[in-house]
Amino acid sequence: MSISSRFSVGIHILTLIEINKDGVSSSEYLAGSVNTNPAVIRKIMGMLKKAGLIKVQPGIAGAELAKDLSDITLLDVYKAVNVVKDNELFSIHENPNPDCTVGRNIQNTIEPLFFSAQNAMEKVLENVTIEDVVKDVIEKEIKR
Amino acid sequence: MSISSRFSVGIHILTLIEINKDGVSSSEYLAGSVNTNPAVIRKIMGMLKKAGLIKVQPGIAGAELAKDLSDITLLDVYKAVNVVKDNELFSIHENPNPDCTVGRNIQNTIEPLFFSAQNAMEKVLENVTIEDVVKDVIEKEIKR
DNA sequence: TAATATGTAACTACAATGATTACATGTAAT
DNA sequence: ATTACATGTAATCATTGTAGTTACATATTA
Repeated sequence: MSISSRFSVGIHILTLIEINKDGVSSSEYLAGSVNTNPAVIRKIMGMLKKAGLIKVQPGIAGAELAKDLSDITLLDVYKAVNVVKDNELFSIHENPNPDCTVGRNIQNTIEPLFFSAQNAMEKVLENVTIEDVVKDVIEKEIKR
Repeated sequence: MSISSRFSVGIHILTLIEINKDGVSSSEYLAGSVNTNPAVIRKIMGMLKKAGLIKVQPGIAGAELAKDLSDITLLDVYKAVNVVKDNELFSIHENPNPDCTVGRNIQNTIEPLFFSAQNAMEKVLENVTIEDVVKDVIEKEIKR
């Protein structure tokens, strides 16, 4: 199991749109940097657009950020690209035996534990913005 | 994407072995409570055994906990049943374009962020033991 | 040796991922 | 208006993981 790379690609796209803000970030251009097919990029762009993170228009080349850099968290991207359904990072087996003490209580016991673990993870994502990512990419670039 | 229910089934198994400690927890018995096939249970039992969490022997019916209740954390179970590879909860797209500023730095920027998010989640699992789960199941049972 | 349990391998159905192709739709320049 | 080009989206495919099922070898005990 692994969370889809749509998430990391989404971060890549937003970061590149910012760094290339004086140029035109078409799906083909972005695909060239991510190194995948433009249709894959367009699909993810569609999700980012739906979530209000970028502005794109049919027929017009290029995408722009729809919000301030510092106002887009990794959690926003994570939710936008739909890699994990709400509160379903962990799946719990269904239909345990109601005639057994453990069977009839285990789901209610486990569920809040899983929620809080998932929540701790998402809180970390919420505390990082695309601005942080852009700055780090630039910093790493300078140190080369 | 969702983390395999092997994890929740593993917790169920350990909890039931404890609560049924005066009885015999065979794979068939456990399967009856989880409500799945005994072979599925045996496969997971094999993983729990390999991780040193339970004792099972071929030919001998029943499983026992190999460690103290309070000494088995949910993180132990999570690692035992192999639902997420080490530091690979999030997958990062491979082969971004090295001729692009973002392409050649994004992986190194994203990786530590993903690690810390995954780590925050695992820390929560580390702070819950099977003893906590057993107690909660019993408590919920009493309140019925 | 008969009965029973664990350990495994093989096979199936199903779902998600990521890539690819194709094409409809929308925009702008000539 | 027609051409050129970009986005939006559907269909298809190979690959992988999950969960269940069957079957059987191996091990233990009565």
